[in-house]
Order: sequence, then C-alpha cells, then structure tokens
Amino acid sequence: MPPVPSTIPTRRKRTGAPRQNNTRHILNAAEKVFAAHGLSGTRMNDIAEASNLPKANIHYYFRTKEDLYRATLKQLLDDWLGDASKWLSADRSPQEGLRGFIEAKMEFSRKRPEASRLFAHELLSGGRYVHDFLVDTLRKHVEQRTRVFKAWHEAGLMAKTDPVHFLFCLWAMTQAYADVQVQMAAVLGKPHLTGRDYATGTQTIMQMVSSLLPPSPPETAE
Amino acid sequence: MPPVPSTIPTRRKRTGAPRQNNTRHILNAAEKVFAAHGLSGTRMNDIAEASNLPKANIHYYFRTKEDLYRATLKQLLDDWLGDASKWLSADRSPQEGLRGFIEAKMEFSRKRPEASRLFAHELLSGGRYVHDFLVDTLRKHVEQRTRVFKAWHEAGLMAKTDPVHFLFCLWAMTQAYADVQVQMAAVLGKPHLTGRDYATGTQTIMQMVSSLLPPSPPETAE
DNA sequence: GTCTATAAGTCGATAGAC
DNA sequence: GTCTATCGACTTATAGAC
Repeated sequence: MPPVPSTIPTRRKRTGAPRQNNTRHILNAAEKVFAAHGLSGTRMNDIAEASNLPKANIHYYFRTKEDLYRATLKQLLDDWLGDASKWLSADRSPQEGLRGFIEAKMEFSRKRPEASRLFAHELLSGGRYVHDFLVDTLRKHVEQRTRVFKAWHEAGLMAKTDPVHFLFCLWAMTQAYADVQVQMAAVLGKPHLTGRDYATGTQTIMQMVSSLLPPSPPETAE
Repeated sequence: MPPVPSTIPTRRKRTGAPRQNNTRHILNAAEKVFAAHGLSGTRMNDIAEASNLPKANIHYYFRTKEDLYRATLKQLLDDWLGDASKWLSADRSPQEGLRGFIEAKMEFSRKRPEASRLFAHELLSGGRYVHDFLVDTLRKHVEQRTRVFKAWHEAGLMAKTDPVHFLFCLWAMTQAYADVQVQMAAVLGKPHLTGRDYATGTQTIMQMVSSLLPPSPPETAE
C-alpha cells in the first residue's frame, strides 16, 4: 500500500502510460540505430527520426546519449541469454538440449538481428558498457552450462570436450547468422537471407555438433 | 628503365622513402583505431596520435577520412583471404586441409585481431565499403572452396554437407577468437586470451569438424 | 509533456608559414 | 614535406515558449 493514498495522483515514480509507450518506442528505435553504428557513430537525430519524435523528447526521457545507450543494452542482455538454461539442462538428453538451444539461438538471430549486432558492436569496441554483465552474469551462466556438459559427459552421453570453448563455438556460429548476415547474403547472391538459409544453417550446425554425440539411429527410421 | 634518366629526380609518381614509411605507419595506426570504433566513430585526431604525426599530415597523405578508411580496408582484405586456397585444395586430404585452414585462420585471429575486427565492424555497419569485394572476389573464392568440398565428398573422404554454410561456420568460429576476444577473456576470468586458449579453441573446432570426416585411427597411435 | 531555437563544444579539413 | 592555427559544419544538450 502506498503511504499516502490521498487524492493527489501518485507521483512517487513516473509511470504514466505515455511515458511507458514513448520509452518503449525510443528503445526499439535506438536498438536499430545503435546496432548499425555503435555508440559513437550514432547521432541522436537519427534515433529521433527513427522513433518519430523531436530530438528534445529523446533527451527528456533519457538525459544523455550514453544513458540511452546503457538502457538499450540493458533490455537486450536478458533477451540474449534467452532460453539457454531451459535447453542446456541436465535433465534433457544432449540431442534434445543442443537442438533446442541451437534452434533458439538461430531464432534470435533471425528475429532480433539488431539486438545481436548491437551486442557484437559493443564487444568489438571493447565491451566497456557490458563489463559487469560479462564478468558477473555471463560468467556464472557459463559455469552452469559447463556443469551440464560435464554431467552429460560423465553419463556417457557426450564426448569429452572443453565445455567453455564448445559454448564459444555455438555462440559464434549461431550469431554469425545475424552479425555477418550481409556477408552471407552477398556470397549467396541474394538481397537477404531467407527462411531456408536459416534452416540450412541450423542443419549444418547440428551436423557439426553431432560429432560429440554417440552414434544414434536415424531420427525418423522406417 | 625510366624514360628520362636526367638529373631531375623522377617525379612521375610519388614514391619517396618517407612517403612509403609514413603511409605504412598511418595505415597500421588507422587499422587499430578503425577496428575499435568503425568509420563514423573514429576521429582523425586519434589516428594522428596513434601514428605520432600531426593531424594535417594524415590529410596530406590521405585526402579525407573516407579515403583512409578505404585504403585501410583494402590492405586488409587480401590478408583476410590468406592461405585458404592453399589449404582447402583438392589435392589434399580433408584432414590435412581442414586442419591447416583452421590453424591458419586462428593464427590470423591471434596475430591480426584488429584486422579481423575492422572487417567485422564494417560488416555490422552494412558492408557498403566492401560490397564489391563480397560479391566479386569473395563469392568466387567461396565457389572454388565449394568445388573442393564436393570433390572430397564424391571421393568418399567427407560427409555430405552444405559446403557454403560449412564455410560460414568455419569463419564464424575462428574469427570469434578475434572479434569477441573480450567476451571470451571475461568469461574465462583473464585479462586476455593466452596461447593455450587459442590451442584449446583450435582443438575444439577440429573436434567439431571431425564429425564430417570418416573415422580415422588415432593420430599418433603407438 | 512537447517542441523550436540555440548555446556550447567537437571534428574534418585546409590555409599558409616554415 | 611538415606542422600550427583556424574555419566551418555538425552534434549534443538545454533553455524556454506552449
């Protein structure tokens, strides 16, 4: 219960509908623009145009460009981790878990390429703004996945491999389908990747991962 | 022989020793700075400081920032292709060829991380400045590697896989060791990657690739 | 909360002395 | 060829009317 339920509209925190709507709009637009040009390469004007608001309004909701950048990154990092802990879990089989994980990561690259690219941009620039996320959240996350891989290995369900570098490889392959999309499309001679390209990519990655799994009967044997 | 071996110093093209020295210095410095911040995020001042020259001198050798950016990219693209055609060649075995290729790519990530990152930065930003390279040079390069993979497959030396996406995966994994180095180091709890980390990475990637190779006797069986 | 107009500062590029 | 000093365009951020 709020301490003073008087007739005065609760003003303790600014949570009006227009505010929520606008900040959401701005953050989405900012993700796109920051993804393409990074922090220093982005102009507040571009974000203003992308969100159909006057530049001053952006500054009203986010005091500085850096504040907006931090907020944009923040909303992205949770999504980036996604369902990893759901799929890479010891109560699943490696086949099921790895397939689910790879498909989820490919889905993220397809549906939120800008989020992936913004994270990549930040890492390329030194990762100063995600340092805490990397050494706290992400490191613990990797430790937990590591335990799952080791459990699989000890149960004889998966070949022995360096679990951390294995995860690095999975990240690298799946994120490439967002980050260097333009390179892939150019090589394939297309304006952009299609659903089939993502499917073939998923298939190819699964094939590489399968080297660590024990030989299994064909999935849909007759 | 020059057409006019007179006493006048040949001035047809500007090729003096100081010029060659300075341009080389500037290009090296520019690679580092552009790699971290991209074209729009880089200040000519930073390049000037990184190359220990007054800003005006940079403009003397490269008229505009964009000219310098193009020149920096140009010197990089050849190196990026590297020895690929030497290793991924039909007169090698897949084992030997893939190992050599992966080791060469990892070596590049280790020795020239800035080159890799600058290319990544450019692709993230849309790849406008490497468009011709992508659709001409790189596309032909991929077609040739594709033929090698197919030859290996038809000779029964390698499992059937999509050759282009397979190459995408190899690029992604090896370049990650340059591009997201900062993420890897943070997860591993180190200030930077060591030689052993690159070795473990190479090993892990080889392990994943081996799923496509026929079961072979242990490399150094007794 | 919204938006125009502008202040304050930064950056690419060049003039011009040496 | 080298380098200082500076111009002019652009960009972040804010003041202040509505």
